[in-house]
Amino acid sequence: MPELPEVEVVRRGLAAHTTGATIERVETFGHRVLRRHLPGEEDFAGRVAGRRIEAVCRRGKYLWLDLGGEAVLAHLGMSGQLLLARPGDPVPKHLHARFELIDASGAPLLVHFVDQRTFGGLALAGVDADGIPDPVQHIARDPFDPLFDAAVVARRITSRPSGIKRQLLDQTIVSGIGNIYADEALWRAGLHGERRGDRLTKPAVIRLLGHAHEVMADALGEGGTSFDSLYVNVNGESGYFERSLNAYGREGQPCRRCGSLMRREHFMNRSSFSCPRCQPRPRVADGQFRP
DNA sequence: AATTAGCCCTGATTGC
DNA sequence: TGCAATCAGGGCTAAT
Repeated sequence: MPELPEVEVVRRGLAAHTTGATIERVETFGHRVLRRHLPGEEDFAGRVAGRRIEAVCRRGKYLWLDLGGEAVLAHLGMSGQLLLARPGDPVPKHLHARFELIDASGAPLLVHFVDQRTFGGLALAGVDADGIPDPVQHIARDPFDPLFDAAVVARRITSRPSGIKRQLLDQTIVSGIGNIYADEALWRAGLHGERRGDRLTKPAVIRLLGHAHEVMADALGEGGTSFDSLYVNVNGESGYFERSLNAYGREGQPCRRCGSLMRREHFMNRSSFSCPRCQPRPRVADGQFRP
């Protein structure tokens, strides 16, 4: 996280302010931010300077500035932010990169990449004929993609014995879903995350994917989820979807559907929140038994 | 081939 | 009060 809705909030903000802008100069701070740009910071700065931002794009949780033939690729990791600023504004804490732009109206504009935990990063990458950057090739289409095909994804999910939450979080199966929205989609669908994919029907998985799409669309409508004030739009503002969460973080609170007390389980080194009544555990857990 | 452990990192929170 | 342990966890890599 930030997951798809939070990244889309950022994409929209960047698109509104930087489409058609020219990158005059870029400065990076520290070695972490460009660790995936193997040629290094001088190469990055040299190749980005003077380029025009044609569009701002996203797939799953990846975001990129389309420079025409190449892209400045960004991943926010757990705590990354892209913030707009004006020259003279105070320097934010945990600043890892600063893009100096001249926007489409000719005004100077700064884009700051801020990241407390430094799991995020930037890179300059080539793109394919569809404009998808090379490092994003292995990322599956997300539910917001016009070419996302729920039937195809459901066929794949129902062909595997892996647990359904594991598969929802697998960005090579469907992208954009992280721990929060996986739990929310499973709650809406009334499924426990350890239900095996191959023991669910295809229509049930298609419904689950529909719930995932719907809950992320709802969150986007609220400006995203602001769980720990690290998820903000390009103006540093938080969204309001946290109020609407039905599962994530609600351990011990009554299920909003049946009133049972929500439980918390540890799974894949992270917390899973679910309703013990609406989302009963499978009798045989994922992977424990194979006929 | 699929799955899992380990790693990266800082700040808020909890425990002694 | 102070210090240490714990937790948050996406995505990649190495190991199984």
